[in-house]
Amino acid sequence: MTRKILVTSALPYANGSIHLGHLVEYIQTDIWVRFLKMQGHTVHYVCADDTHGTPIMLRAEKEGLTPEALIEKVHAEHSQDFAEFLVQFDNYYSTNSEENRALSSNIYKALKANGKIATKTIEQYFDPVKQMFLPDRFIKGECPKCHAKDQYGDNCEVCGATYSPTDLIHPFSAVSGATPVRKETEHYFFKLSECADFLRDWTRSGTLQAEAANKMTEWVGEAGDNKLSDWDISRDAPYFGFEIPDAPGKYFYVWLDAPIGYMASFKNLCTKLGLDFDEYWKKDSTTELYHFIGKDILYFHALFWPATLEYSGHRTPTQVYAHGFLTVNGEKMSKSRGTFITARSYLEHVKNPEYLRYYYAAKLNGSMEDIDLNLEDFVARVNSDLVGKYINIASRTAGFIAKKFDHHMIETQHAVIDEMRAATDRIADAYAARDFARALREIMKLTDAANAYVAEAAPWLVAKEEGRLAELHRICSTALEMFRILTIYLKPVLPHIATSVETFFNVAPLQWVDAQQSLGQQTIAPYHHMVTRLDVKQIDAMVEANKAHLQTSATASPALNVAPSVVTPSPAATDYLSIEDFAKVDLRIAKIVNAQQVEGAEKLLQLTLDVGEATTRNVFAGIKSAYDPASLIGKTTVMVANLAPRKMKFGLSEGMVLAASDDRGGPFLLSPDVGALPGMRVK
RNA sequence: GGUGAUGUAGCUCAGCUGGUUAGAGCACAGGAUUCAUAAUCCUGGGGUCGAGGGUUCAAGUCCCUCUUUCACCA
Repeated sequence: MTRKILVTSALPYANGSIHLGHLVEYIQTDIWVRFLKMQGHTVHYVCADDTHGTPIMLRAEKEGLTPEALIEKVHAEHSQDFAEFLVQFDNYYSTNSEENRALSSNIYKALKANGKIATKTIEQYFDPVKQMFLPDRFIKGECPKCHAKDQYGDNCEVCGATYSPTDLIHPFSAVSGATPVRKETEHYFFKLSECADFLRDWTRSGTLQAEAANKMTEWVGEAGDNKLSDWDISRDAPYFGFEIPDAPGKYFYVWLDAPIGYMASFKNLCTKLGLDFDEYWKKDSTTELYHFIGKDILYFHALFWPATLEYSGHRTPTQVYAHGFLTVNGEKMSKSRGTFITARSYLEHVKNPEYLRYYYAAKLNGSMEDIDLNLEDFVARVNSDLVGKYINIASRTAGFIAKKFDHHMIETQHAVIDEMRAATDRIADAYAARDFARALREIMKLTDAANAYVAEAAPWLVAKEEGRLAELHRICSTALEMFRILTIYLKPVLPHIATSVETFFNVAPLQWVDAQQSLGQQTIAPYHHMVTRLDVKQIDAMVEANKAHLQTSATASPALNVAPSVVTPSPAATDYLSIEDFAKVDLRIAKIVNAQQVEGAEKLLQLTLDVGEATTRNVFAGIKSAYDPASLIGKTTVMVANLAPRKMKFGLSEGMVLAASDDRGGPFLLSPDVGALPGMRVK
């Protein structure tokens, strides 16, 4: 039976570039959608840029653009990134659209008619210079608990305490630096507290993964509990968003209209394709609706969103699928380590998006666990599985078919082929359950079987013996048939390679059922390499480039949430440094591979340092008075590796070595204990 | 701080409702092979399953305490 399915990925915020963390979700969803489409179902995959809110407004202002111009620019970038990663949306739209305005208004009106909207006067911090109310993230101050300075308005990054902005000591606006004043304002609320019974049922009815449902009980509580409070859905002007229909000067909070953006994007698609919007969104719809999200926004998709839909007369999601976060080399993505990798940067250095699609697929298992992109493992895995095993089957047999049999394949049969066909449901079930890791394990087991078959049949020996031409023909055709079936199973993950394979076999786009029919007699095209090996150097260059990018951009454009012109009181000597701030300093063991005098410099020596990178660093150090260059060569010391490079009269200095001194003497270079190797992080 | 997840060979991961000597891929070692972008095939070494307690005839798998990492707290 053909199912009618609507699938979404979370909307990326139009405030920054797509990075490898984002891509986990889009690649996961895209693979799932492509699989369902290959099975013949009617699937619509929609997404959009999330464009509203204070951060967008402020960033546009800073860049001297209108918010509309900013989001248009970002939309073009995002669309390009997704297209190149082969993420095939049926529609990629924007939340700043007329469809979304109309839908948001209508849903609000329906909620209001249903008695689910209330107003309440609240007191909030107001920036008297900027003349605007401040979101929590734009207020900074001293933590009321541990007294760490310069903490955000909602929680302390040093001690982990959570509080409200009004608890901060000496608060200041991160926008203007001014001291905010408390001011009363009327806000609109969605009466979520009245939705507890519905949500309790909904979150436990199999719409969420088990671990997500567990998490939800924390919020929803047991029957009789009164844990849910009403949800503040309005913001005061100035705000970039939709004005609330019957409330001039009040705007919908971005999280109200963002998920409605799923509907709006689909509505826009309906207009293009002539589809029936209501069939998918009406209350008793028999179509299916799936949302793929990151575990961080489960809250919005498992509480606010279903409640919004339910009480505005719409259907609720069939399932919400949450995935974990991406770590790189086992750690959080880090700009200083060069592992905060943008989609663009990956494409520039590694080029082939299917490597990443394959690696992510090999890690994704449908749970909320984080997945790790281990760069060394990435290279090994992709080269071994994709090139060494899978593509190799065609590469090692296609030549015989071309040369000896004029590109003609014959009908074949073999136990391994039967085994491959028999595996079809197991693999399909794994894909359907979003356990791509299991699907690929099954597929690679079959790929190993195919290579073992070729090794056993030894076509290169058969080719040398007379009178065994028919046997050679059979062996190579069999191997290619295996290759074709494996391609079908891999196609959701590797759509581009699959296209090349379709061209090679001269066949129409492969569908899932095609695995069951044999290709038979077929004239095939000459074989060309479809995937090349990935070189570690490409990865190293990518990581380096992301570090370099940080260094140049760090000074050029301070992060948005750091006040551009704030006068933060300079820390007194007794002030503490947070561990996060300390971690920003990339201290590393460096080996002095060369040291020499600098002509014309009174105090400097020129050092060539090995810090475990592909190339050495050049550093000018003011230690001439205390050290003879020759005595330094071979020593290890400690350097600041992420100091912005500085152009000096004698050349570029790419870091700083550490030395101690005061009026009693020095400088004395630091040296690590025996065993420390170049490149090790000092922390 | 509270809550939910998480910690299994050097690396990345499987291990269903507790049940024979804990598995795979990569990496490593030995052998075979040369059709294939040194790819492939066969064989092998390697783990007190985060720590400590407990339940059980039997625990990686259940319970408790501690701990690692991640996320959320409108």
